[in-house]
Amino acid sequence: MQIYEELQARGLIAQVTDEEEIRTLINNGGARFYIGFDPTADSLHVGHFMALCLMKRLQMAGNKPVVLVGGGTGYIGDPSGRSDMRSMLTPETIEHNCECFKKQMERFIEFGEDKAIMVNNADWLLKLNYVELLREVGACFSVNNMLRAECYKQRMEKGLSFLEFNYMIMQAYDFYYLNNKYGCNMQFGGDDQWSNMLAGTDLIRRKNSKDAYAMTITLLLNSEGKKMGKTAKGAVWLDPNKTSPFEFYQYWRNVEDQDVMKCIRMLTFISLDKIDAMEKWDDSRINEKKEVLAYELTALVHGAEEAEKAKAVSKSLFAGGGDDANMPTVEVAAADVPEDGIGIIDLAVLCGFAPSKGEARRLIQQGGISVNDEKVQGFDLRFTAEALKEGVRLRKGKKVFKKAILG
RNA sequence: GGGAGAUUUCCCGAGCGGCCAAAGGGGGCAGACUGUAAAUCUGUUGUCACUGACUUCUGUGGUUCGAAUCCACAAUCUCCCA
Repeated sequence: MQIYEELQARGLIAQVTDEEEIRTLINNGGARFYIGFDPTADSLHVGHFMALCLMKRLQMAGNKPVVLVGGGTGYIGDPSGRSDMRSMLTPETIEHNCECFKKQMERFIEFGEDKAIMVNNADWLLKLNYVELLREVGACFSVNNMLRAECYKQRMEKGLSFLEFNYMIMQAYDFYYLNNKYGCNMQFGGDDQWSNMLAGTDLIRRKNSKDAYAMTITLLLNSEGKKMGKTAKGAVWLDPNKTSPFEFYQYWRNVEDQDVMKCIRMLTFISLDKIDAMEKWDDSRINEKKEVLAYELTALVHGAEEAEKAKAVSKSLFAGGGDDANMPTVEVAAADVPEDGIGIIDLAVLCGFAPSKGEARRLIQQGGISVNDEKVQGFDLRFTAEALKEGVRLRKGKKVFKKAILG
C-alpha cells in the first residue's frame, strides 16, 4: 500500500486540491511540502503532533518536509475558526515560543542536509515593505473572494480587524516564497487552514503560473464533534513539564469508547493490518484497546521508558494496592509542616487538588479525598513531618493521584 | 467626522438604590451507579480564621446612611449615519 492510500485508510485526509496529482506526487516522493506552526504557546500540543506525524509518514515515503515556524505570522494571529481576537503576543514571547517549538520538533523529525529543513517566516515577512507588497501581492487578491471565505464568516458578525484579515495574505505569501526559494510545491495543514492554503496555491498560480497543491488533515474530533486534545484546564501539551507523561497517558486511556479506534488509526504508527484486527476485538476488550492507544502515543511523544512507567503506575493505581514508586509526587517543604503536623486541607491545596482552601474543604465534605485508600471524614486529620517521610498516598476523586513526601 | 448602545463571577446571561456573593443555563469538580467509558440522578461551584467576616459586577472619581444598580470622565467593543 502506498502512502496516499495509507493516509486515506487512516482517515487523515480531509480535503485536497487535486487528488490525482497529489497521489502521484507523494507516492513517488516528489513532494517538497511545508506545514506551518504558529508559536502561540511555549509548547506543541496534540494538534501539532498530528501534523508532525503526517510529516514523518511523508518523509518516510521519500518526500521532503519543510517545517515553517510562524515567527512572522505570530505577530498577526490567525482568525480562522475563532470567535474572538487572539491576544497579541510580544516579540519576546514569540521568539521564546519558536525556540521551544524547535527543540520539541527535533525529537520527531530528522533535520539536516537533504532531509527536513526548518525555516522561520519572520526572516522574510518582517522585512516586507508595505507598498511593495501591496503592488506585488495585494493586486492578486480579490477582497470579494476573501470575504466569502468560510474562515471569516463567524467573524463578520462579531468584528474582524484589518490586522487579522491580512493573515491569509501572509500565509499565502509564505507558500509563494517557499515555492520560489525551495521549490516547495505542496502545503499541508489542519482543516481549518483550508482557505488560507488555497489563497497560497492561487497566488503561486498567478505569480509563477505553476501549480501547487494543498491538502488538509482531518481535525481530530471526538464523538460529540469537539476538538480532542483539550481538557478543561487547557491543551494536552507535549512538553513533559506542562503535561506529565502520566497525565498524557491518562488522557488517552480515558477517551470515550467510540473514539478509541479512530484515534489509534489516526495517531499511531501501528500497521493497518493490526488495526483492522483490533477492530474485530470483542467489546469486552475495550479497555485493552485504550491501553494500546495510551501506550503507543506516550511512547511516541515521551519515549518507551516513560510509557512503560506511566502504564505501570496506572495499572497499580487502578488495580488497587501497592506500587507507588512512580506515582506523581509532591514534595512538601519541611518549613510548611508545623510542630503538630500539616492539616489535610493545606495538604490538598499543596497537591494541587484544589486551588483554594475553600474548595479543598468542600471536596472533603463531599467525600472526594482519600488518604492511603481511605476516605477522609473530617478536617482535623494532620500529618507530621515524621509521617510524611514515608510518603502519603492521596487521591482526589477516582483518578487523580499524588504522593506527598517530605522534600 | 456625527449619533446610539454595550461591558456582571470560567462562558452565556438575569439583575428593583437596601432582602446581592448576585437568578437561570452551560462548563467544571465531587458523590451514587459503572469498565479509569458513556448515559442518568444528587450535591457543589468568590476568598478566608467557614453558622461569621472579607473582596467582587471594565477603570477612576462622585451622589447617597447605603450603589452591580444613579452621575461624570476614561478604556474597549458593537451598531447606525457620513
